Amino acid sequence: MSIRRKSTDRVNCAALMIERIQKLLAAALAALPADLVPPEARGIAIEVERTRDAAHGDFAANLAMRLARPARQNPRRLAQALVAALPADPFISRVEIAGAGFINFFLAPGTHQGQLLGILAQGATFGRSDSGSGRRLMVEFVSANPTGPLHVGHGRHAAYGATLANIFEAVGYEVAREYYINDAGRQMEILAVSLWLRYLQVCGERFDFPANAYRGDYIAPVAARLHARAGESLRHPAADIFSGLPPDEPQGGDKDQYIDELVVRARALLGERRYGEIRDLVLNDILDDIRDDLAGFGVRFDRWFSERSLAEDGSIDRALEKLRASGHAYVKDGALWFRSTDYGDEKDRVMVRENGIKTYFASDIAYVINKLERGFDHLVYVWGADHHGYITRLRAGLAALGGDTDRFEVRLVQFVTLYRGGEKAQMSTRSGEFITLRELRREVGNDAARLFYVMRSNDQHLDFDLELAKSRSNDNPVYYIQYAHARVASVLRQLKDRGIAFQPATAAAQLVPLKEPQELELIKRLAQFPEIISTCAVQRAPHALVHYLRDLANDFHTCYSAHQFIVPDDALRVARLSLAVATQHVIRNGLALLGVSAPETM
RNA sequence: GCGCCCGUAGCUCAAUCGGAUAGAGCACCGGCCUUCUAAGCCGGCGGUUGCAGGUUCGAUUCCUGCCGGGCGCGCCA
Repeated sequence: MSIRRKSTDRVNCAALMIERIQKLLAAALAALPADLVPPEARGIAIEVERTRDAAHGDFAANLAMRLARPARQNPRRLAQALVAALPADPFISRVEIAGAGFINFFLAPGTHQGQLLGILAQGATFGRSDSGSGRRLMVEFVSANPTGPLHVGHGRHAAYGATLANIFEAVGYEVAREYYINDAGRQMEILAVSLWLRYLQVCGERFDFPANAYRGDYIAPVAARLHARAGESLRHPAADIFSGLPPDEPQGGDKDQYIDELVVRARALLGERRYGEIRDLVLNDILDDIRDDLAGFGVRFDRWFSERSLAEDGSIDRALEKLRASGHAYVKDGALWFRSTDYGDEKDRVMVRENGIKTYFASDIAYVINKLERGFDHLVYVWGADHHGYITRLRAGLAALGGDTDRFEVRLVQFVTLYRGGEKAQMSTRSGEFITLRELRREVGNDAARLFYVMRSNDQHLDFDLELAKSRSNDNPVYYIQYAHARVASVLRQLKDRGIAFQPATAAAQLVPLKEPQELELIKRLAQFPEIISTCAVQRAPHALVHYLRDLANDFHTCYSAHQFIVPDDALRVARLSLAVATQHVIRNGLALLGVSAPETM
């Protein structure tokens, strides 16, 4: 749709209206005499925005105030001159000057009603746009280590990343959702040993469980299955396993050193093949659980990317070699370092440890290069706030390898604190005393969890109140929004029961009866939906969508309480029901982006 | 000590990335169901936006310095 369309065509998008007003103002500015506005002041950017207060009209411009200084004129006088020079426009019914020099534009009455037609015609696609113009974007999120089930913190990452991805898609990006599986490295070895030790306990061996091993309950069933499958074939006497090891932490030793040596011992006793089978058994078991959990949460991924594959196909070695060849890497104390200080990092970073084991940083560099090589125009990483120190070094690695750092973006998600009846519930991955995402979902339901997780800005700590999320009362925003949707469905059912035929309006004339203030407020709110989605995408801020839907539901409930939808007057009934149906479309579309259901009955 | 995030009504949070009289929900007080779902609506109460400066037509927003809270500063991930 172009701004040059005939004036009889409807304009149903605020962006177009803003563009239209900008052109009117540009024409007015050009028409002002030189003694009022000098040539050097004419290049000023013309800003038009939607007003916050209906008393200020529909759109406002601050041009006169911004012009006041360079033109050395009183802003209100400039505003008067601009308004006088403004060309007439059929969509604008009134222009006012207010405040310090704002120029306020009031849309012609029919314009609002006309916007409704667009919503009804577009239905499920209303709100979508193509501003992303098909650029390929990857959102990588959750990527929790597969060393245990997801906890409530991962849940926030999942909800935020999934919603953000949905929003990007809605504004026209081609979005890939990816989960990076840390299936290589030290934590995997520790996990494998943890399973083996649990298996040995099933066999009847007795020993102290290492301080740094994974001791969560979720390993027990895997150990039982391993025993059922392998019998005693993997059993070794505890004496053989633990003899000659350094002391563990409780004995005054180093728990990291202890577990590392235990890993070496396990590999030696079991052999690489059997050791690898044990490791993959527990890895796949946990991964299956994570996949199932996320799928149940309505969070899907296009690809589960294996870190191990980067080592196996030589990507990591290639990246390291490239860094070394270009002088960005050096050897010190037997380790290979990346000179990240050249790129603003506070210190250089190890990529290959003295013992030959590559750090996660090495694979992360290879991974970011891999992403760009796959042709993505932009990369969004969703990380926990505790990883913020990692941003600089990864960007540095990207820069050193010649990658475009403008394509690299990290969004941090702050921590979640659970409250249950005013009491904090804390979590820790190792202790076994944590609340899993699965438990949270079971307790409050997917809808409440998805919405509560993204209700707050991602860079704001989240207080997640389990009791509030569960409550079926008016202080719970989930039900408040869903209820508005269900109420429309209820009206339509009622209509059917009474045998009244209804087709949503297809011509602007049918919507003329909508004149009540509550109706007009609701229409204006509905028309804002595409802008809201666009803003959410630009600012990576899904919480704005939740607030919008809450406000929209409020407008609808207000309208519902003030006026009957099913009225005897045929023309009025069609108009009001069209409004209700449009509301239903927008709520449904909005909730779909959030991954929340839109129930027909409640 | 250095770095990142945050500080807004009694509580939990917004504020269209510099706009007009800083807004919602909860809590509290008072009204509204013989009418499409009261899981709702209407009204009231509630603020020196942590503090002090600066930038300008205009600051919750940007800059500086303090105060307070969270997180991070490893050959851990």
